[in-house]
Amino acid sequence: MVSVATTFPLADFFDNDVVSVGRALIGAKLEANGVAGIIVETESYALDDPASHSFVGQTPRNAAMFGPPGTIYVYRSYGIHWCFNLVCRPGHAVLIRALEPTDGLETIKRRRNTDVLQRLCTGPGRVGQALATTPEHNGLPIWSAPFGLQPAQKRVEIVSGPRIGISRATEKPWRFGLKGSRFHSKPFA
DNA sequence: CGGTAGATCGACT
DNA sequence: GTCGATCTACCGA
Repeated sequence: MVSVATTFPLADFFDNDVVSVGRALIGAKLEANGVAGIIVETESYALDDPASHSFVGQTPRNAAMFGPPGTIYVYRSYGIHWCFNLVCRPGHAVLIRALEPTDGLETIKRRRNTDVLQRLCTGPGRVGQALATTPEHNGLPIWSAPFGLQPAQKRVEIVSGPRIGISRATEKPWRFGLKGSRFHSKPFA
């Protein structure tokens, strides 16, 4: 018989280096608060990475980033947006930058206050608004309600480039995208 | 189209 | 006080 006694398969998925997980998340289906979409753009942030919130050590704001693999880390960006991350090994996390929306389109349109498909989930702030993720989700595991994640079943083609909007460690090509997707926040060069 | 000001919060100088 | 892992509205060409 096939044993399925392992506790949380997704914990193993996230217990890897943050660049591998950033790539592996491309093509995965992310569910949250009644809506869902295919992850088409991510960025990896490591512990010894000057561009990462965790670089300066643990603070009240980034505490969730030091949780176990599969932890959700939500942070306030520019005083306005709630950006959504998934923790790999403690201190390492992947920012979800863009989705191709698949489920709950009407809900997403209402939350985003627009009908324009290409503006629903293309950018980290927009993803947070579309998924209705807030700090109250900080520290929750991705495998329990109201969240869910189904890793890509097939191998997908991935493009990469420099991360967006940072001023340090700009040389690392740790932004990843689903090749050919029309739902990137910015084109890959 | 492209450029930019404004919104607004936590961490750090 | 300054600066972001950002987005939108509004301006001018």
